[in-house]
Amino acid sequence: MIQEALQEIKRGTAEIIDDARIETLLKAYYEKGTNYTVKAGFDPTAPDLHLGHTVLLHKLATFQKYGANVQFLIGDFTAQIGDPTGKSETRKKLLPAQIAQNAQSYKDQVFKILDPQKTTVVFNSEWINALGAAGMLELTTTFNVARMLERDDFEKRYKSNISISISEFLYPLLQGYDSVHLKSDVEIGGTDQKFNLLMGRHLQRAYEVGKEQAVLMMPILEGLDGVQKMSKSLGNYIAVADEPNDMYGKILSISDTLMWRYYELLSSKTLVEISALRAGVEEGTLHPKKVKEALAIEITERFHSAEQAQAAAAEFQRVHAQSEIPTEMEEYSFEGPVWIAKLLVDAMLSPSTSQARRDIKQGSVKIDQNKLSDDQLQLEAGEYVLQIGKRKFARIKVS
RNA sequence: GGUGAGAUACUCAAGUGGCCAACGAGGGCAGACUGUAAAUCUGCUGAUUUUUAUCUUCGAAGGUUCGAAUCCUUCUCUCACCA
Repeated sequence: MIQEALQEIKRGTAEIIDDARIETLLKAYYEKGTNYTVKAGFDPTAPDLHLGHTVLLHKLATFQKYGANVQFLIGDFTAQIGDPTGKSETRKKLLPAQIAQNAQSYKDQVFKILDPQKTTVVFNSEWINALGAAGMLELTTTFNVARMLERDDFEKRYKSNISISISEFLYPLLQGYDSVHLKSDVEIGGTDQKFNLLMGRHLQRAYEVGKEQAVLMMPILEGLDGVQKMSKSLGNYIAVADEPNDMYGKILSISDTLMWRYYELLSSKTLVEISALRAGVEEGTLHPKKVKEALAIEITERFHSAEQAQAAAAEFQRVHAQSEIPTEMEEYSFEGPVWIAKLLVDAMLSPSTSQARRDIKQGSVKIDQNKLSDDQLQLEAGEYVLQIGKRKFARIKVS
């Protein structure tokens, strides 16, 4: 039992520090029913989550399954500093109203994965503000500059003479202090958070909390292309808020290799179930597409509902396997007669008339399922379904 | 502060007076084949109903020239070496 829990917890992780401690916590849970706490920090900005973010949430949910209470920390104080990780721009201070709104938006999205009964949402401004100047000073005495500079990006910036603000030194300290205040047993984060996560251990020792948190780091999830990390700016993401049809379709379009990765990091299936699927595919008794469909349904269901997921699957089947037109699509009305290329642009199917004409010449534009070859076509009054490629549709009314 | 090299489309990268909307590669889009997978093959990839044309684009602004990504001047930025 403990072994199984441990395996699920270790699943997909990039690195674990002090896994003996995690084992101890699990043992205590199974033998005495003692709960423990797992902390994870989130930025109060950008509550626009995609599946990459949910990898962490998922791990939290796994912990909940095995006896953990989750401390869902919203870093409203630390956000004012701006984590020096990566791009270092001083952040705008968020208004309390905005933070509250973002926090709410987090809750809406996050509880699709986390168990609200076992989750406490906390804001770190609460105890950091209470720390006061004296407390802050005390905090800074626990660490020294030389060790702070060991942090990768500090070191790089220091060596290449890029400025490091003193306030940035406070970021890891404060994040670590959060663990002191919350007396966390485990903290999880991305691999890029290693230094900050370890700071929690250091400070818990310095403040004599009586324990040192175990640290668990999750890898960065690859985006739809399977190579680069999932991110909004790269456009290779699946948003938590995506429509069921989009979500389903996007998952089905990932490669077979990437599918296993998504299974590992995103699915609620157990490792045993997953290796059974994998074996089935390798032996040829199971079609990889079936396996991918199951994943698409599972994920779509999680963020929407079972009915919506089934509907998305049925719709997908209709549109792509039987090449029928989708049941729902954008509708536009125009005064006719209209030149087809212009229409494609106005219906948001094409970025420019030049592109539209190229697409027509290549035979990727269809009107009412019929391939169009004449790029000079003028559409007379009537209703049409326009299509570019396999994915872009629009219903057009010309009057 | 000094010297040298450089800045070209989404990215890398060729091009050193007209044949340049600009080689090539990657990426992206589309077509064939498929399972909206992978691999492979093919086409496209600044804009515009003047489409064997026109307009805008090669860090910025001026200039030379019939003609400039390419030559000249100034400026901005990046890198390398020296101090």
